[in-house]
Formats: sequence, C-alpha cells, structure tokens
Amino acid sequence: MPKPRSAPRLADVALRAGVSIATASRALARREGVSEAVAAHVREVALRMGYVANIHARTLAGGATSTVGLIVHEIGDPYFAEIASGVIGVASQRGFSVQICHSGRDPAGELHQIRTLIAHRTDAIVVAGSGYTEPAMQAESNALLTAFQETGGRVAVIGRHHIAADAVRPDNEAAGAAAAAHLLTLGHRRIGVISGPPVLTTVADRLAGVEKALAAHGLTLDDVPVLPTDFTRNGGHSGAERLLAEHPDLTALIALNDLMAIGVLSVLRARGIAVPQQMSVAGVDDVAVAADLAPSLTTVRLPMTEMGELALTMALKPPSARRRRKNTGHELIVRDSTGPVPPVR
Amino acid sequence: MPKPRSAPRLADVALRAGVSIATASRALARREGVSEAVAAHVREVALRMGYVANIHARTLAGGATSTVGLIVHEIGDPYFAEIASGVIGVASQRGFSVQICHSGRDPAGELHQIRTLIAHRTDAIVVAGSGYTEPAMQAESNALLTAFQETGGRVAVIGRHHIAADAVRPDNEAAGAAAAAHLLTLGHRRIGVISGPPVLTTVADRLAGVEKALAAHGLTLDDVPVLPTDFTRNGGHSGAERLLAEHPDLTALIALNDLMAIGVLSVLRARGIAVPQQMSVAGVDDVAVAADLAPSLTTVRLPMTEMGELALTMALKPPSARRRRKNTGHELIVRDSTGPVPPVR
DNA sequence: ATGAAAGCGCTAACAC
DNA sequence: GTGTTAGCGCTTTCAT
Repeated sequence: MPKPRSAPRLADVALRAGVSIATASRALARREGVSEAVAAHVREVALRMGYVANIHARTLAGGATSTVGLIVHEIGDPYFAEIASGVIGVASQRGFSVQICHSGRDPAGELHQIRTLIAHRTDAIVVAGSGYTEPAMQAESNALLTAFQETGGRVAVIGRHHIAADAVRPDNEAAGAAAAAHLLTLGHRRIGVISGPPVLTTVADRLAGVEKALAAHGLTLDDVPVLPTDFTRNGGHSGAERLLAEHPDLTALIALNDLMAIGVLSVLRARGIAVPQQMSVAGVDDVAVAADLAPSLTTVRLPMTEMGELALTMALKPPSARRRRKNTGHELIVRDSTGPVPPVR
Repeated sequence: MPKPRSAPRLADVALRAGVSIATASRALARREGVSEAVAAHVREVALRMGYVANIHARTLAGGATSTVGLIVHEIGDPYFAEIASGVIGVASQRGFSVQICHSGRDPAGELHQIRTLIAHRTDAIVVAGSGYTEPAMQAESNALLTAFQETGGRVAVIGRHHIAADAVRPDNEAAGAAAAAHLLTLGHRRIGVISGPPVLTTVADRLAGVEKALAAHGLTLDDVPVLPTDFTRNGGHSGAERLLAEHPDLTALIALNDLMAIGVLSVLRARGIAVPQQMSVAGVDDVAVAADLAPSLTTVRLPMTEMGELALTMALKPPSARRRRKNTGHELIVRDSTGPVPPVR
C-alpha cells in the first residue's frame, strides 16, 4: 500500500510553474492580473500534476463555501427524489455541491442533520421534509436555524414548518380539496380517507382540504372513515385492507399521497375489485409513475422538481428583510382510477 | 436585516470559559488531558453559545472530513435513488455526511463531479453510474481517482468501470441472460430488445447476457431486433413504438431496465395489446414499483439498496493491497407481464 | 493539567 | 504583472 503522500498543493504548482503562489492562485481562479501566457502555463502545470484546490483551505481563507445542504425524509421516496433532483439541478448550474441527509421523518433526526449541516458551514440549507403540527417538535431546529441565519447562513423550507425562513409552500390544502371535490362531484359519498401521521403538517393540511371539500357537500370528516397510517406504499396497503374490512360499503378511497395510493391499488387488484367500476381511487403528488400505473392514477399534481429548484433559488438569493413565501400551484389530473359511483347491487 | 456577524469560534468559547483554546479543543473533542470539571464547564459554555466547530478549519488542521461523495447519473431515477438510500443509510450510521452529484450520464460530467469531490477532500468517493465501454472515456476520471487514492482517499465504484478501485459488480450479464432465458423457455423466439446507449457497460453487459441466452437456443443477436434508445421511461416508450411498427410479429419485449419496461407497458396499454396474452414484457432491476404495476412486471432483481450499502462499506474499509471485487446476486422475479407464446392467429 | 505557538492550504490585501 | 504576507479557525506538538 503506497504511503499516503499528500495531494499537490498550490505551492507545489507554483514552484513547478516557476511563479509565486499568488500568481498561481490568480491564474487558476481565472482572475485578472496575470498575463495570459503565464496563466496558461500555470493551468497546464496544474493539470499535469492533477492539482485540485482544497475547498476547505479556500473556504477558510474567505472564499465561498459553495455547498448547500438538503434534508429529506428518505431519498428512496420518489417525492423526495424528485425534489432532490430539482435542488441538485439548480445547485450544479450555479456551482454548488449538495449534501443530502435523511431526517427519517423524525424531529430528532432532523435536528441532528441540521447540526451536521451547520458544522459544515454550508451556504444554505433546504429542509424538504414535512413540518410538524406541534411547534415544540421543531423548536430546537428553529433555534439552530435562526442562529445559522443570523451568522449569514441561508435557509429555505419546503412545506409548512415552524421555522423562521423563506418557504416554498406546496398547495397541500387545495390539493386535498381538489382530490376530494373530484370524487364528490362524481357522486361519491362513502369515501374512505387513507391518511398519514397526523403530526405532519402535510398530512394535516391535505386532510383539511378534504374536510373543506366535504363541507361544500354538507359533509364533515366524521361522516367518512379516516385512517391514519404510514405515509408509504405499505401504509397505503395495510390502510386499504383495514378500511375495506371495516367499511364494505365504500365506493371511493383517497390516499393522501401517491405512494399510499399505489399500495391501495395493489390491494384492490389482489381482491379483484375493479377500479374504477367498483371503487375509485385518488392520490396526491403525481409522482412520475402515477401515469403508468394501471389503471393510471387520478391525482393532484404538485411540481416536486420545480419545488426543489424554487427552494434552492430562494435560498441562494440575498436575504430579504421579511420572509419570502412562494406558493406552488396544483393541478387535478384526472386519469383512469376514478369514475362514477357504481350502481347499488 | 441583521448584519451577519460571524459564528462563534473556538477562541470565543475558550475566552468565555476562561481557558486556552488548546484546552477548549481538547474538552470539546473529549480528548484526555483535561480535568473533568474544566471539560464539563467548557462544553456547557459551548452549548450555551451555540458553538459548532467549523469543519473547514478542522479539516485543514488535519482532521478527517467525515464526508463521502456519491456520483449518480440522476437522483430522480429510482435505480439511483435506491442506491443512494443505501449509501446514506450506512453513512449516517457511521457518522458521515454524503454529498450527491449528478453526472448526467456523461463522461465529462462525471469528471467534473469527481474533481469537485476531490476538492472537497471527501474521505471516500462512490461512483454509482454505469461505466463506459470505451476506456478512453474514463481515462481522466481514472487518473484523478488514482491520484486521489494515492493521497489516502478511498474509492468504490458500482458497475464495470475503467477505474482502478474497489468495485461492487451488479450481475448485469447474468440478469440479462435470466430475463431472456425466461422468455425463451416460455417459447418466445420473436423477441424485441429495447436497449440503452451502447457505450454504457451496464447496457453492454445486459445485452451480452441476452446474447448468451439466445445462443443457448441456437439464436444470435442478429436474429432479433435490438433497438438502442434512451435508458429512461421515455426511451422505453418510443423504443416500443418503433419496434412494434417495424416488427409486428414480435411476441415478447425485453427492456434492459425497468424504467424502460414501464414505458413499454404504457405503449402496449395505449394500443390495447394484452400483456401477457398477446405480448410478454420483461425488465431488469426490480425497482420498488415493479411489483405494483398492472400487469406486475416480470424482472430480474438487483439489490440496489444493498449495493449502495456495500459500496460505501467497502470504501470505508482500510485499503487493501489489491482491489476488492464484490459481485451482487440477481434473482428472476416472475410476475404477470410474461406468459406463453400466443397462438398464431 | 494547561497554555503558547506552529502550521494546515488557500485568498486577498498590499507592496513592488 | 507579479511577489510577499497576514490571516481564516482549528488541531497538535512542545513547553511549562
């Protein structure tokens, strides 16, 4: 095993190129103040030596960090993968690296990741996971992030968080309402709601939207079964099984995200319940695969990739006196998983 | 807007705690050489001040970065999202942060990201995108990564790369063979292959597997239509349309990854071609959603999450004299998208 | 057990 | 146009 000699430094390059480190630095940063001939030579030497500037030294010396942090619940979840894709896109276009962490849908995990990101002195932090309905659960995160911002750090959150920072606000309530209204308009009244952990603001808001739509038709959330479960494919799966067993008369199911809707559809298929002839199903998010399910999933589109792009773009702007807030749009996408109420047998 | 005063430094903590920065450093790093009383006091002060050590200074002074880099083609692709999930899991468990970059399936992009990661002096780099069949396309990446390893950096790649480093080798050839053999065993002979960019080793290897399976049945790749297209859902979509138009007698389609298979299924559904009654479809990867498509997708499972875990685990091991190589398993998962050859009309 | 001081590799004044 | 030098905030000898 070769003894780990250290990587070439600026001084090595300068020496080999026969110039001072200042000149070398200028040449490599393509700053002015160096004759083109010398600059080219320095770059050539650096290339040959495989020189890559040490970001830490550069940062410490006052240059920009050029890294941003992104906190998601779990990158394997397509909702977050799409957001991450948007964040990375903007980041790389503007010369930033992105550090991704899992909060694991847990306030303590979130706090831990925030701490890590702050230690890394990232220029900005984007918190993409859902917020929590209970302000206390994010009090420490908020304190940390506030301090971070006071020392020049930038922060943007996606969703409704109890964090004082710029925010991209997905149209969760409207999305939930749109999904429910669609079903109600089709004539459904016996609608089961497969919900997520009530502590998540995303869940609470989407549920509030459903409630609002119900109200427009003279119903309340007490008139329909609401089952809180995991905000995942398997949550949707088990939720559907339970709801179907306890409420055999349902004609429609709303899953509060597409992942759960996928689980719901799998239960229906396994039981031979025809969608949408016997049961309508709607989701929220419009993950990429929603259009390719069979039946294709009726859902409410939230522009995830764009949300990621927007969040980082906001975070990279110079800070404003008051917190910026940007609402996303939403769009009901009617596909094949929803239809009119089946005739009573 | 609050004037960005800078974050508290070690010196600030030391001053407030009434000790030298050396003592403060020791106390915070829980190193020995400080009386427990003083140490506790320092920590207490640091906590109150919201002190978080500057990673850059720490790294520069000789500490480890505790950051690893991960290069994927595109995080929105579930194949890579699942690998990333594995990498992040192991990383966070061992106290590392992970920096994720997009190569964009382009050797130049890959090179650029490698450079970035080296500049960040990450402790390890995991290259997860496919390698290229043309060694020259990765020559520079290899040079950079070799130098990186000589200076103590660790590297692991996933796939067949022309990079001298530890490697996790997905069973691509065997997977391609398994998919094709399955179809051949069912009696299919008019099999269309929807392939990806031939420069990717992943594509070349899977295709080689298909060829091998064909050979076992007395066929060659010249006997079946092979259409190279994008390695994405849309590539699969357009590929299927073209193959169907040009070869109306096909009874089965192999897509060289699941994403393409999803695109294939969507074409078939749109055209009212029954799967598997009129056309069998097989993919490779077994992304999470494959089981929930309708018909559920017959595919060959590659353990993506585990591959990510494995790769980082290898990279974090002390380097060995010779390059380690770890082959993944693969498993044919027969679901509903494949069936016997339809009777000739 | 504690402190003083020498770097780590770079950027940015400031000189020439 | 090019070189000198003083830090950036930390870890780590080496003294005390």
